[in-house]
Amino acid sequence: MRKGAPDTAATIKDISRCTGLGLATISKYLNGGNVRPKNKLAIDQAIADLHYTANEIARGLKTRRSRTVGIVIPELSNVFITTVITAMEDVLRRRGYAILVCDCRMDADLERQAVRFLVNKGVDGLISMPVDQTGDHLQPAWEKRLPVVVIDRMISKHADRVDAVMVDNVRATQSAAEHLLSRGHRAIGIIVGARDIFTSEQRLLGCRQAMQARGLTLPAARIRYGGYTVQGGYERMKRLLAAGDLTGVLVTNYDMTLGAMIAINEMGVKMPQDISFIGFDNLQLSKVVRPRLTIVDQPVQQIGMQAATLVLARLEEDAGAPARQVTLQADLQLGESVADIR
Amino acid sequence: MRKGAPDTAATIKDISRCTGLGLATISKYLNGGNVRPKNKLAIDQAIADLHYTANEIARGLKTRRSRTVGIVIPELSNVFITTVITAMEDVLRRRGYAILVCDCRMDADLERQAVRFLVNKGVDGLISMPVDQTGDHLQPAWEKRLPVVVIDRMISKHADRVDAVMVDNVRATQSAAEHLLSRGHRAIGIIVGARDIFTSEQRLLGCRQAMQARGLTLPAARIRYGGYTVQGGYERMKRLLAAGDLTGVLVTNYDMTLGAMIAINEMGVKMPQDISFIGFDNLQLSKVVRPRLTIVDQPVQQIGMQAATLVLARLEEDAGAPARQVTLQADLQLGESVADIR
DNA sequence: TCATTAAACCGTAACGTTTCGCGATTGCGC
DNA sequence: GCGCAATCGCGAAACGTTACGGTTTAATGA
Repeated sequence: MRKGAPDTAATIKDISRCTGLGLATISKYLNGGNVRPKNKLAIDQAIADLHYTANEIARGLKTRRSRTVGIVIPELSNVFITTVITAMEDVLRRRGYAILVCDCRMDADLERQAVRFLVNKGVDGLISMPVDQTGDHLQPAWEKRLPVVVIDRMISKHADRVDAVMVDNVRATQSAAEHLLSRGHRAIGIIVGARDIFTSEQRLLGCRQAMQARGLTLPAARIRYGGYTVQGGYERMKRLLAAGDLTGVLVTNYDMTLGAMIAINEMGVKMPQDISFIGFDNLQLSKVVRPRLTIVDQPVQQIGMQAATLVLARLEEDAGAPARQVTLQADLQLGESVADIR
Repeated sequence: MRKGAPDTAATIKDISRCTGLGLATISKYLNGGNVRPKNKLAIDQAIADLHYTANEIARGLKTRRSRTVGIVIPELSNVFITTVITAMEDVLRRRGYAILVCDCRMDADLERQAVRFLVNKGVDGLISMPVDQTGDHLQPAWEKRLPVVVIDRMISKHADRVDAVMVDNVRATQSAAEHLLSRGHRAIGIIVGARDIFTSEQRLLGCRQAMQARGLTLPAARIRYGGYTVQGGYERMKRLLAAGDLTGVLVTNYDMTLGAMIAINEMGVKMPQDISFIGFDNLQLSKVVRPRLTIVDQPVQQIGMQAATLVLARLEEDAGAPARQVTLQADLQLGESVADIR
């Protein structure tokens, strides 16, 4: 029993005809302007009668804004990233912005295309977790003077042109490593993501610094690159365990943490008796595992919220402000996966 | 060293002025029409010189299409869903469509809002993995005669109005259960997601049918609802194991599979000697775990690609065709987590 | 009651594109 | 070189909205 919906949606013009008021008045009212009480009533009435909703596209043409933010990420199937996106979406949607998501599959070419694509689609701003860490892929956005926020990884060129939300990865792994050290561990291994990735290098650096502070070094054999995958974490952990000389290990993302734990279980190595373990991300997992995992907990939601807030600020407030950079601290969540061997 | 980019982007009008041709000609050429070779050259030249790109918003206003597809999902932080989305995005972007993603956090009210929001944003079509399984939330899309594709879960009302991509969940769990039965298992437990969710009920049904076919029943005590979470899978598995009378168990999504495996490891139960196990989704995990897991492998990429293809077909071809429904078969991937106890 | 003033209102011109129908051009065959 | 179809090109009118500036209305105070 559908109402005889007209084939074409009601426009502001219909409202005008229906209320006898001028276009401009309706428009002004719709945008928060004042009209006489009885006209307000009439307009509201007409809107209800005609099921009017503003045509965002037409509005966009006139105002040159689409109320849309583009998001470019290296891959979608990754809890860290999706949690960040969910938090961003939450903030943005509340303010009337939709998100256009592009997964560039960790490919710098696709990333460049994605940015171009989104800019063509008319997004008002861009949030990028960059694969191309020079930042060159953002060129099209700059040409159109669109605000850009980069998250998680800093870009090397033009860093002054973007707002940024980072995690203090150096400090994060530093305190994780220091935690192991303070419990008497000296033979420590680390599994990081990939060479040349900003966060990986930072995490490695933090670990190194903690050890250097105590006059220790981190030999190359104890640094493994797991490529951010479960598989990678699994294999690298096996190798590290095979060497048989470690008392502690630090694994620096969620997927690899998962893989490493599987390797540990499988080899019958007891945690924390035989090996002490610090993982990364995903509180949920660590709650479920026994012994409860000690993990570096990145403020994932915060990253998303901050990024969204920064882009909104550019969009609706101080478009011309100097670049802002927010650095968030990760939190070392103590579990029972680290033994005190002093 | 930036070129003196004009403050406002080049329009078709600039091309017109620059080539001396009329607006209509440029537009036609841009949309694949024929123009005289020398004009073609001139236009291409001008486009290059002025860095012209069509304003999709203005185009959208005129053509009433935004080349944009809305996607509404219950949650983003879920490998199944993100893999589906990635596949959809791949197909859609290739054809010039961007995706607007809304996560409704498994909340029917938010879902309703999300649909309305996206329809207001002017999406050309909608892909929904419904929380509200009546399908009522899709009303706004219908009012605007937008094509809708539902995935993974069927809606109960108006099912003839939507295209659909489903997995044959009955058959999937049926053959998984049958696999256990054929290896001599009789005491089988199952962990499903939640009551009233279409796929959960289908999966339960499949398991039941397999047992009934052999004159067995599935007692309520061996059916557990894990709420799709790692935590849930972990707890429910512990309970099932505590009863101590099972020889086989079937866990029906990825997160719960992960949780269940952690529970098994932790309780020192040997797999498959003490318990046979069939998990769900995520080939990657199963490859990494020893013994290799036997799992039900849903054609996740296929779901995404098919959904995208269906919506594209409506959009660019046979808008008025009768509703299509695609059912895909899951695949039982044999590992070594099921013991033959005959 | 009337001037004064502030608030409300409105007509019109954009925004950048597509579309329509008709007039202009082209190239072909003779 | 001519005539005739095709083909190509063009002007103008949309699409639904907002923005500008001027005009009307209502409210106030003497």
